[in-house]
Amino acid sequence: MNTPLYLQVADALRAEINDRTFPPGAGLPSEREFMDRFNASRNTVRNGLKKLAGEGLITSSQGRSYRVVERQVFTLNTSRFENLQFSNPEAGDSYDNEVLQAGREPRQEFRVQLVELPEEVAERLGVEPRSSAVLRYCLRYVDDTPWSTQATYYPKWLVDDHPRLAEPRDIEEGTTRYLASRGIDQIGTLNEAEVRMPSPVESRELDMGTGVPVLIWTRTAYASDHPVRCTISTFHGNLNRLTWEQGDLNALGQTEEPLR
Amino acid sequence: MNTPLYLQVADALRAEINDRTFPPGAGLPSEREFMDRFNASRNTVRNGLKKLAGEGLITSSQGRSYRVVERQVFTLNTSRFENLQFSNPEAGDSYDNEVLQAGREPRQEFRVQLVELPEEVAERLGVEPRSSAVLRYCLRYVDDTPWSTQATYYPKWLVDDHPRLAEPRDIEEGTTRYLASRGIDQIGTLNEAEVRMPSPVESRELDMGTGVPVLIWTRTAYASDHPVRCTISTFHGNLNRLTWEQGDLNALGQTEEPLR
DNA sequence: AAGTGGTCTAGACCACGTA
DNA sequence: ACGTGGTCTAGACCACTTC
Repeated sequence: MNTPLYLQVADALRAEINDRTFPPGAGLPSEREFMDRFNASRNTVRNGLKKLAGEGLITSSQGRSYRVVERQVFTLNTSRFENLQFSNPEAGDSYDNEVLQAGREPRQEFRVQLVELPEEVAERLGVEPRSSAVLRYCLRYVDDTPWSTQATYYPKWLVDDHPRLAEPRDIEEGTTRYLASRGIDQIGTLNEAEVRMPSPVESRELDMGTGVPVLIWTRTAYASDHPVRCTISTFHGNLNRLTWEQGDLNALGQTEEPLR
Repeated sequence: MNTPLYLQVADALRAEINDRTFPPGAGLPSEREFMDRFNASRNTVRNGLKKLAGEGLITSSQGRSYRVVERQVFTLNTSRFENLQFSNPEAGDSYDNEVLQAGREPRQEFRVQLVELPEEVAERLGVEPRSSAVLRYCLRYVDDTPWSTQATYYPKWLVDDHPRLAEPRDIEEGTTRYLASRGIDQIGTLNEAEVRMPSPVESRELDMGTGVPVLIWTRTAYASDHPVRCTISTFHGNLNRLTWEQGDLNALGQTEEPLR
């Protein structure tokens, strides 16, 4: 059986993107030009282009021509990230530090909310589903591009004992150090990574085109034997990568640059 | 401005999927029925359905009705995974062990190839781009569903010294233990996680529908101060999750089940 | 003003799955 | 045989961007 016309369009164009006939960032011919080239109707051409958009290779927007997607990946070292949050003697946000170190400009929009715990979070925190909690949420930018979100949930029992967690502004020394100063030492975290397509809300918030997945990083932090917080970061999949070390790599220098 | 008709279709149906009017695995009404319900042409209805498919919420195939996607997540503990590979005294593949422990049936298709190193891999192994290497590749199934692929690259200098790496069959004690027995001790790994949409090849190999991303796990293993292998696992994004621990969680029991 | 992609229609025929 | 989704056409009008 012949391959459908719209797939021929997609395959041809995909090949041209891969061999850099159309390099990342480049504009593509218009739909009308593709109609001529492939002797196809406009909808058929659009169908092929939509296929490539679904693969995350091209984007489109009204009034402008299709463009080849550029991936520009920021690498976040999760081991260092958590360490900084606690052991770095100077104050300062660990996210800001990571971004500044990469020579980029960080910005954050921050808010605090009282919420009902989502089921997955309640499970990780070992409390009743739908019980209440404090959510400390921020939307993070790099060079004015929305980059990721971070949502940290603190269970009610913890907030009752340590009320500054509910304050609707930054805690200057950091929440982890604040809790440590009050006898709650976070001894380690359980980390999870998963992927999916963004919901429309996430898609709007992170300004994601079609065909761009999100990377979800979930950290459950423990104090002695019980969880004290659950942090869920949602990353624009074209812009982020997570790293961590296992075993004893201390002997090695920092061999990789943080931003590629 | 009014929201376009096809988005009204998508939004209405998305809401009905979220509130479990159509639970995971359920079949949906046909396109013709949606045409009546929304007073829309077939292409408009299809446009809305394609939107939801792009979000990974529904799938379609010729001859059958649209169905709501089921996510069934297998959790792979990367810390335990690497440890087993080395320290477990009984022989046996660490992947098989993980799957069997979850009460599922593993299967693998395996092959060995001589290849030119892809640029990203050469960089991680600290060798010249396009230099040659041995690739040990496998496609992994769980209960006969293609689940993930694993590609391990060994640089030529290492293979020359330890020729069994190039044998086109399983090394029974495991490659890591084979190398250890010859004085190459892997002291730790640098782990990376990223996400993207699958290429058509990956999509076919892992039997992925539209709107399903892949999770890429890259491990670079070091012996004393230099890398000796680079392993790239590609996971069906709807079926897999990675976990790892940071800090000292040894005191805690295994609180989470490996399969959800 | 001209060109681009976005939305929408009405109809046709095909390929696949199920009964 | 029938119902399903898959492919394709021809044409219309709109909204946005660029000049």
